[in-house]
Amino acid sequence: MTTQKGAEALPLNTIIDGDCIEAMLALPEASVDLIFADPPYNLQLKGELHRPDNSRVDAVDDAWDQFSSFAAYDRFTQDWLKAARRLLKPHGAIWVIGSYHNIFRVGAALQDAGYWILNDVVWRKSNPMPNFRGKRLTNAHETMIWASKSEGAKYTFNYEALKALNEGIQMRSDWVLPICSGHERLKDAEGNKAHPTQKPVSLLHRVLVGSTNPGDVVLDPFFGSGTTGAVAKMLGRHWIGIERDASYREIAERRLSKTRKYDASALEVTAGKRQEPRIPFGQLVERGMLRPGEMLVNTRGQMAKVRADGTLIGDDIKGSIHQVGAHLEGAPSCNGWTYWHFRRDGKQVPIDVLRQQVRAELKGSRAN
Amino acid sequence: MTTQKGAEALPLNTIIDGDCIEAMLALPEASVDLIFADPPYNLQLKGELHRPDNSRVDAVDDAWDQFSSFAAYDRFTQDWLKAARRLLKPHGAIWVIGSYHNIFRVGAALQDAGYWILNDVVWRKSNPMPNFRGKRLTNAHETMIWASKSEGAKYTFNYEALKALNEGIQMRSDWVLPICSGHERLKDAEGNKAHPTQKPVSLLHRVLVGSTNPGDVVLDPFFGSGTTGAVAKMLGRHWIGIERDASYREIAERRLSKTRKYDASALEVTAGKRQEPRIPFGQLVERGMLRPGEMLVNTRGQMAKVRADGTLIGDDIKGSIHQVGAHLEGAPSCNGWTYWHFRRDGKQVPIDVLRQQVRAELKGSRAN
DNA sequence: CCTAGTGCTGAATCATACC
DNA sequence: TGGTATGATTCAGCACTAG
Repeated sequence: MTTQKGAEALPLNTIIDGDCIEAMLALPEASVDLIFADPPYNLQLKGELHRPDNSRVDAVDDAWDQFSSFAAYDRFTQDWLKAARRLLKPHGAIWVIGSYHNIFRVGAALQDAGYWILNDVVWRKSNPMPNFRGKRLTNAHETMIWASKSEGAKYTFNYEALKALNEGIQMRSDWVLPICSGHERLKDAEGNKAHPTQKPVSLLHRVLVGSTNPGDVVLDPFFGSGTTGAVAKMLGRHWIGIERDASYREIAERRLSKTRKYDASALEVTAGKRQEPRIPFGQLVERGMLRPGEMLVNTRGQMAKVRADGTLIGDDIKGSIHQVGAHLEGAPSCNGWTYWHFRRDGKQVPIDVLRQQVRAELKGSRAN
Repeated sequence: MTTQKGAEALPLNTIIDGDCIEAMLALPEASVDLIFADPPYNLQLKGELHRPDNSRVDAVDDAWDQFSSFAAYDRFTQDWLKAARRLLKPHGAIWVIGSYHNIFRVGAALQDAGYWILNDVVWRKSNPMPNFRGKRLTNAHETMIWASKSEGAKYTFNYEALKALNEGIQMRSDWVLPICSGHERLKDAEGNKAHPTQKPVSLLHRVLVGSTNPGDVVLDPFFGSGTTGAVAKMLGRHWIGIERDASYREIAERRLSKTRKYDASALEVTAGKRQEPRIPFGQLVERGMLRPGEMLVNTRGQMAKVRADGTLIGDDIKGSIHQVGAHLEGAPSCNGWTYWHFRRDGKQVPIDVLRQQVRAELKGSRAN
């Protein structure tokens, strides 16, 4: 283990009370191996939102997420990124997580500050909140940026460890992980969530296994509920948190005091179940395996036409392959995959053959 | 079909030869429904960039040169985004695709130009190129940004069609689609790929089905191999391409001349209830489908009486079917059509059934 | 003990036609 | 133009209860 200049002043494995920029300026330069940052997203939410069942969505409307303008947010971002870069060892690296509200500004600021982007990594949420009003796509992912201190700088990357985490296949830039919920989600005395945006252990586990080594110093300038610290401690890394909110510090302190090194129990979440991926019929149309306008036929010779959105239209019914099949049979349900056939080389082939082709392709690129 | 100001000058379904910014400035403003853009992002590579004064950038690891490179790319991005925004109709929208090299700068520039981000969408490649040296994560995705012309502006979103494409489940912001390869990949005379970054048809299919309607005008200012035009033509949308490279124009021309539109009935897409004509509840009373004095009941057995003017009166409240329902539920809103039931043949039937009868009648009379 | 069913929740930029 | 009234809209996972 190397001795580093000023390292004796590093308050290892503690939570610093204060503003993240001031606190970082007070720490010795070039002393940290990895920074993981979950800054405010600047969501800019306006009114209230209700689910179709009329329950109210508990939005992130905390004061710490409010900025007067993009310019103000940019200034804040530039300032903390600069202070963070000063703290990094020459071979250190940074991860920043965000959503479309802020991540583009953060990414540009990272590049402008001299960091060198190594990957952008997409956290694909297996259970995101739907878009209740049907006005946009389900916002089902967040974006992380992984960057080294400067172009050409060395950085830690445990390729084999991540490959092993991924069942022997090279780890990709998209990670499918569930959001933090259930028992993992910290609650306050009243049973409400203790922090509005607690990150899952599984996410930090993958970050720290992939880009740090045991004994490294990991800093989180927006410590919040302390997931970064907890995972660092479990994995035998040193950690430093900065948090200005007393109630967040309190729950993080309690959490860290109960966390044990190599406590793998919280990781069971990561080992997600693996099942046959669901292939929507529409994907066959998008991929050109079936053309809009093409006719499908059942075993009795009845026909239906494929539409551009992956629905079928028959004589007096339109809907999914299953719905139209059920209607023609007068049955409550129908497996459209085996019911419908298309013509190829003069023969009738069930469309399920096409689904299997897609599955085979996906299997080749499995992972996650 | 509506006549639009300056539309006679729109060169529909052609490829414009020239620089994208100049070409866009020459087109009539507010004339385009959708822009799909796949801008170049190799400008920051060594030797291809010029400083503002047009002197060449060579030492890329020099901090100033790096900044200069980004600045030049930013200026280029701002310029074409501004020209593009001028072309958009007030309810138009834009899609931009990129990778971590450029997408953060593009996203920030979009926001700064006044566009309003609706979603960022991750194209998750099912068969990406692996990272051969094992130095980083497999770069397995690209990012698209979907934005309206300004905050609060309307935009086209075919929610039900995308939901149908995804077999009845709301479409998410992460799309798993294969890269363009095999027969779909255009080859030149020597059998080499004709364009380095040809986008797959499946990607554009989803974009155009989701955010345009038949007859819309779709512009691609970086036309390349012409995937945008080809899919637009297949889907019965008008298209305009801008491309300055003669060899790309040539392969795109050939491609478009061979592309055929799907038949019209296949282009019809699942529509939502919002498209249905509005039926005032009072009309059911006028038509004698419900009698004044008749009692409606909710699922909890609570009753309200129908009045001659189409309002309801309950124990302590009178008003519309929606208002009385919301009051009884203590909810911010209520859909009275599904909330209230009437008795027919001893069974409780939602009044929405009556509305559907009226709509069916209207549809029949309109056809005559 | 297991299974089925209910209820709750998650970083959300989540209306629009009509008068 | 703004104010008002209509009425459309959700997926996965976990905790808990009932049987």
